[in-house]
Amino acid sequence: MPRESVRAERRTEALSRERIVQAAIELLDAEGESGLTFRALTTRLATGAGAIYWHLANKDEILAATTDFIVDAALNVVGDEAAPADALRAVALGLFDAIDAHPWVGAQLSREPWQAAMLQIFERIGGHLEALRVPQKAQFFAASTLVNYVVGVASQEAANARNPVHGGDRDAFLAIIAGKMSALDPGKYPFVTRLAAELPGHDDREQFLAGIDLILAGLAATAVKR
Amino acid sequence: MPRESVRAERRTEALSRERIVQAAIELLDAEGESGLTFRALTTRLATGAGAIYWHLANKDEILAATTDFIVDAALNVVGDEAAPADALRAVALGLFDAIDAHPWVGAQLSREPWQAAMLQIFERIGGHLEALRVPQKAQFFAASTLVNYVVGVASQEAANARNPVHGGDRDAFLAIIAGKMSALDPGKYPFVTRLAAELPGHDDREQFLAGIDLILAGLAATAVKR
DNA sequence: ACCTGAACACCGTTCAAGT
DNA sequence: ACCTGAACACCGTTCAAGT
Repeated sequence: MPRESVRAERRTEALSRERIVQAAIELLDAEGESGLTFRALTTRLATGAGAIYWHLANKDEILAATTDFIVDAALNVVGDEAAPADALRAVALGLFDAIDAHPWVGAQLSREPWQAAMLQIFERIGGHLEALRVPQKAQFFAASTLVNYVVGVASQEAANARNPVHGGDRDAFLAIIAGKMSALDPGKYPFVTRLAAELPGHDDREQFLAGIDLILAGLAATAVKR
Repeated sequence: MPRESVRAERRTEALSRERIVQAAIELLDAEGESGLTFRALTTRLATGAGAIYWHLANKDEILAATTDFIVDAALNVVGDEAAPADALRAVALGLFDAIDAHPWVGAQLSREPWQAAMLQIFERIGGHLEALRVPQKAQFFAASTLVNYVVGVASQEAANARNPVHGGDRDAFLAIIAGKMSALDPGKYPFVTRLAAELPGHDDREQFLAGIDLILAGLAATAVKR
């Protein structure tokens, strides 16, 4: 005897891990990290909390699975046909854009160093180092430097997205930050106060890529020596 | 009429922002990120929740203040007498060691891109770039690359510390990770499976410094060109 | 001005009970 | 085997009331 209701969706398909993960992604995208609760999830899936626990162990596993899904999709649209440095840039930019679209992924990556999504990132980045003529012994260091940099940027993207001002008006957000920076004591903060002027209109994506290029330049300087 | 109790400390000093922040740091160090709750804090300070809210706006502000305190202490033991690259390494290592001792700081840094602790890190890192002959226009990119790298490493340190196995036995922890990595399909994960052998016995601090040196090498390659 | 602590509106997770 | 949903043990935050 299904009720006729406007909001409550009748469940047509059986519950499954995949359906739960999809619903979780939709919630996270729509409401942000705080939007994913068992209450919201059970409402959306028209089920009880216990049903979700039947398919996934706990909230951490839901978050890991959603992150895997987005990272996997982001990494597998990248082709491998380009020169190694370009391929590496494409991988990094693919990740950046995915986290830009799903900022909660950025926060999640920093919480799971050795889980599936991170291992996949490690592989897709590290796999290009041989072609870049990075010595075998330096490849672990090189890959982890690149990965840690990506994770750092990702976490900051996630934090910025959490800021309510940022969601509405990015220019206003940057202006506020720039204001705070230029209000600091120039005697104690000569660098930051000078930087404040450069903040408005700056491009996160371009800056991200500049960092990748800087690390690649360091690798090139090292690789040349052997 | 003070009760005579073994555990409950009678409060001798008045409550203050400083006392609350110190108590919060002790809780975070002793119990980890999940140990800081208003219940635990009010018990330790022998007060009520409202008293804490009188001195600090909310939990985020407590976390920001504790992070400021640790970062400030870490950055201000570093002298400036060395060559610019060495000074920069000293700043980075000071941060690494502080986060190693207080892993919750690592998690917190990734949540507050433009707050006091991060601005101070930005300043202490960026302030050496002029001496490193990094062109003015590249200093913003260079500083943010270094800072993002540090934040990435910091967040992974925090995540590792959260892992219960890690707390007890680091070798066992690395062995488990290495096992998971070598269990992957070498066809899909050639890089990661090969890396598994290098994981046991590897030194996080050394690896962190190698990343800093890699970025510095990139900067040197860029600076030389002008 | 500063503090108390009960009450409120949430959480994630468990589990007896249903089918 | 799979699902339900009330109950449990927590949270951060508020606020009327005290001093």
